Amino acid sequence: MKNSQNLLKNSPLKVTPQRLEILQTIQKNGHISIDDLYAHIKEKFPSISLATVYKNIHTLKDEGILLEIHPQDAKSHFEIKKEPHGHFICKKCGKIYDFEIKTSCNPNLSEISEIDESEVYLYGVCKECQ
Amino acid sequence: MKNSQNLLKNSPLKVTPQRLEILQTIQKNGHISIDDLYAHIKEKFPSISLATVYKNIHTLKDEGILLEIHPQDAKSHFEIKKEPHGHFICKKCGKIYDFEIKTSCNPNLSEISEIDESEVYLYGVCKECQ
DNA sequence: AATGTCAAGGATAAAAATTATTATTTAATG
DNA sequence: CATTAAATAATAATTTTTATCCTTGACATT
Repeated sequence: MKNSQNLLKNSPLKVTPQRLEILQTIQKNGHISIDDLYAHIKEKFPSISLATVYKNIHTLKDEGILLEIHPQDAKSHFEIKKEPHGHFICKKCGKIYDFEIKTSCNPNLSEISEIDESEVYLYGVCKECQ
Repeated sequence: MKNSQNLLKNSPLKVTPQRLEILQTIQKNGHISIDDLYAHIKEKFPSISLATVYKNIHTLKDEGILLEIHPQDAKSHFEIKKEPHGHFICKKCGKIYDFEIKTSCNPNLSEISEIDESEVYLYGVCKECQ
């Protein structure tokens, strides 16, 4: 688990307390929505602006530090970018779980085009909610 | 390819000209955003309200007639629900292509939970744009 | 065909979400 | 520490989506 400071140091972005807190909050939660992120950050930086959160999220996304997740029936969530993986989303509690994708058996997709990125979402009810 | 009228007749929803036009437009385009849909519909029904389009899209989605697609960096698109399949999204022209998912080789995912639904997105540059 | 009922449409307002603007502050650099 | 570019906060503006209210239309039954 890379620490937040290095993520920023290895980018052209400046290291600011707000950014560190944003990254640490995301890292701690795994995946988080803008709203929840804002609520958390506000505890430490009561004066932070929602616009700052939005701007930073997008800046960090553009830098390839963050990744956006689009669950059905929920707002976008964000996570620290790491190895490619899938997301399982619980329809009851909304929790998002990562899972490994075994690429050992590739369906023949390359005929369509070169693939740069991929997203895989699975939906169901997680063990805790069953 | 089911016709739009039957899709509605097999649901508790009433068959209205606006709904037929919405479904036919989606069917003709394969995948479409709310904006584009609204623009198309307006040609035939100049008086239609954007709110009506929103309302119908969500009603049809709730009935399981439509499916929402969430491309990275683009607004939601909608399609007629059919057999499960993946989506390839061209990063240049934004066009969305369907592709078949071969389920013959299943990675061991069931340990997480029962899977109800899934979404698979691939991103790259399509042949036309290369 | 006429009628009654309930859902759907249109217009608009309201709410929610996102982005833009500007002045001020702060991080990084020499 | 002084300079410069970038980030923040505050606010306004814009965009997107949903809710409300009233009218109209679909459709089953007569």
